[in-house]
Amino acid sequence: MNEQLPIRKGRKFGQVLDGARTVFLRDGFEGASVDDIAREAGVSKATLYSYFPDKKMLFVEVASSQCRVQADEAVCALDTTAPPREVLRMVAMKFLGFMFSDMGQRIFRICVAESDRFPEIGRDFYRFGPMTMRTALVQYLSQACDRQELKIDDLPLAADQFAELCKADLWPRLVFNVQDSVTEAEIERIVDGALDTFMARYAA
Amino acid sequence: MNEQLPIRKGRKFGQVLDGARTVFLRDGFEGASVDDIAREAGVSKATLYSYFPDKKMLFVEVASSQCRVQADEAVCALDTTAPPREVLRMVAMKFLGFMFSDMGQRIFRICVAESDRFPEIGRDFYRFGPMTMRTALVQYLSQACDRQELKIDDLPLAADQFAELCKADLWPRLVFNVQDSVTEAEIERIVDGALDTFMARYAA
DNA sequence: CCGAAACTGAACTGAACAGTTTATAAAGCT
DNA sequence: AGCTTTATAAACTGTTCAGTTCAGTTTCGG
Repeated sequence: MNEQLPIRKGRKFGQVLDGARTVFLRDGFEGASVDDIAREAGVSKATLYSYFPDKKMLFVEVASSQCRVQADEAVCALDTTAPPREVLRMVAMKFLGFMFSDMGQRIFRICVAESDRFPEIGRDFYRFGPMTMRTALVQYLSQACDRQELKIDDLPLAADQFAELCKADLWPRLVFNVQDSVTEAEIERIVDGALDTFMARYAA
Repeated sequence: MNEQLPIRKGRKFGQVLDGARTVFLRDGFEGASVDDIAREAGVSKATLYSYFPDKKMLFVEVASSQCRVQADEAVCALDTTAPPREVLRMVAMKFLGFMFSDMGQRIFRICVAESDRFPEIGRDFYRFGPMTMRTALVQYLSQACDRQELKIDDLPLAADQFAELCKADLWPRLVFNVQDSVTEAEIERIVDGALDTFMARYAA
């Protein structure tokens, strides 16, 4: 009724997903063995394969469910009536909080690596992650324009630009292991810079 | 005298590197089999292993040499006397030209994926790639400020922001295989948007 | 408490693949 | 020619791991 491909049959479905998430995020896609996942999930391998046709689909499910959780959480707690600068600051913080987290990093890494061989992994990640946020942001920006708080001609472009501005400097350094964690001060500098630049262009 | 770890012995060294580059860029690190590389290089597996201790070292050699090539090419003559908008447009085009190319994509993918297991790969890529461009851009922006063409307080931040702005929308879509090529019109839209936003904040 | 559906564990299959070895041959130098 | 370095092909080792099978056990609704 709700899920199609991984036809859910039984009561240990959640355990499998949890175990898979743990192991995938710890070891990556290639690095994770199905035996490990089954052990971690406290489930037999046969059970696991009764839920998912193969390892790849299991990963897709883990990654996209994780993205849904994160995206929902980010979208929910938004006071859209506050001044744009405050709303956008909150969005930025939520967004970066996930992107810069260990889990965010790992999911990103795996999706980038595998989306060559398995395009649906990348696409699902994009739709459930960045795309969700983008849509929400476009919606907010549109409202803010209606309220004359902002002045934007190309809404999707503005949303994309804001997201990109938030990643400046820190994101490449994390992704390429030049740096393995970020301080609050570093985030502060980037987000302030992003807001300044964004508002310079789009303030009403 | 020049290379230490892979003590070069014989005449087929170049062939091995070429073959390895081809196969690694085509199949990724895990995806590439040493047998394939040997076949592609027109060399026996034993010969390959006489040059390189193992697969990982072979890859490191390929990746870093490739980055050097790109870095040299990227350090191109810029007409820094033109108006900022024009200079930046040229920078953006060069930059995106590589980022959006098939090779740029593939190198990025592999570096992201493997920089977890082999941190030196990611770091080398960063230093030879993004870092080189950043340094050059900071230098130009500094000159433009001296000439009163721009007004920037945090030069590195401005450079990072510009690079990020250029990637808006298109980059995520390519990386996650939502889209497999970009049109000139799409690039035009993004670059114009990046320039508008950048200049809105930093024009003198 | 019965019977069907879900689950288990352990063994098995089959394939991929890094790295080694060996016996042989071709270059390259003097 | 004769000696050395370099290269070759092919078979081999050992391991890892996805996915299957199956005989038996647990769970749970009715």
